[in-house]
Amino acid sequence: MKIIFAGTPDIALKSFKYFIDSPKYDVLALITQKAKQQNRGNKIVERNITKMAKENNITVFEPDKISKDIEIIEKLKDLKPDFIITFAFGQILSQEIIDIPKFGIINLHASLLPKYRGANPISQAIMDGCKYSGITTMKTALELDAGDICLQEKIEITPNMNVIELMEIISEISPKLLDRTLEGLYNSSIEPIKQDNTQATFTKKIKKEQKQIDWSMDAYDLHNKIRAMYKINTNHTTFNNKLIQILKTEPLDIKNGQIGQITDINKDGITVSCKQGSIKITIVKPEGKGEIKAFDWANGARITKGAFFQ
RNA sequence: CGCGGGAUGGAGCAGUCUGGUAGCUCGUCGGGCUCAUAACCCGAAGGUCAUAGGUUCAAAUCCUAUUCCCGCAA
Repeated sequence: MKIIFAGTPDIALKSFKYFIDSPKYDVLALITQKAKQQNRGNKIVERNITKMAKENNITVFEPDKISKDIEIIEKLKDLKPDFIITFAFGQILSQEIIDIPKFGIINLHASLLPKYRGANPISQAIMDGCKYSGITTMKTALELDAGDICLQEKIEITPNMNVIELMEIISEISPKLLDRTLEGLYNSSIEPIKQDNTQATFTKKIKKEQKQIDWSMDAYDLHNKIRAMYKINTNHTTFNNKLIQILKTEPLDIKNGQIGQITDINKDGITVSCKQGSIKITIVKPEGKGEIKAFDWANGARITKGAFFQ
């Protein structure tokens, strides 16, 4: 099968590799977002997926807007792919592109559609405290994440799982589901099923203001928020006018102080009261420092019981 | 050359401005107290102060260069 792979962040890396390594598939090209991501010192960092493509001598297309890039569209047509796979690609496709591959465009979306359509289904599911999420393969249609469903796989979200851990599971199980989907469509053993649009829900992008921790939330909601934004949009609070990122927490039912007050410090972490219940902070990252245990930070920063986070 | 913070025993930090004996909270090890302990008491080990030069009678501290780590902004 001749395929073109479209994906950008590392979550798609294992799937891309799977198709490169599998003798069943011939990967004709990679489409990805331009490496405009810049770091400290304004250095341009090449994406891992671009690197992998180059190492395997696979053509890389980096359109600004693929639907408006006539040149690339023509090249894609010339390649005559059987499938185009999109996985966290990040651009919207036009009907002209959808019509290119013989068997259509297959998208992998990280939720159990029709729930959580949109930009960040993974974080949103955790933030909402869902016990389950999953991945869905579908035939791409014009409307966002509304295509006919091919296959789904459920994933359990454990109470302390963070977004990075969930992403790892997704990246781990995705290649197989994509493989089964293409195989099934190729030999007509899969009949895609229409989505029930009345059940659809949509995710919202995370805004910068949400990074500030609001201690007047309930402990479980706050805990969900922190693990949903872990390392992607890490939450922070301030202590002595210094930013402190909160990386790992545990929710507790008991509450012994006022909102934002530190009620206990021990080896396991720092306990802070919320609106209802409290949060035990276990891993933090102070401004300009690396990740450290909350207890170690408390040692060096001379934090005492009764102090407040802002 | 986008802005900024940092590197000091095993961990987290202070000390740097104003050069003059290596300090704090923990951890580790040994001993004591205790029915017992993660608690308490006593004691010990452990650091070329990121690297390389320079200034000085004397550098963690001042000057110059380099490396590594991190936050913000995009």
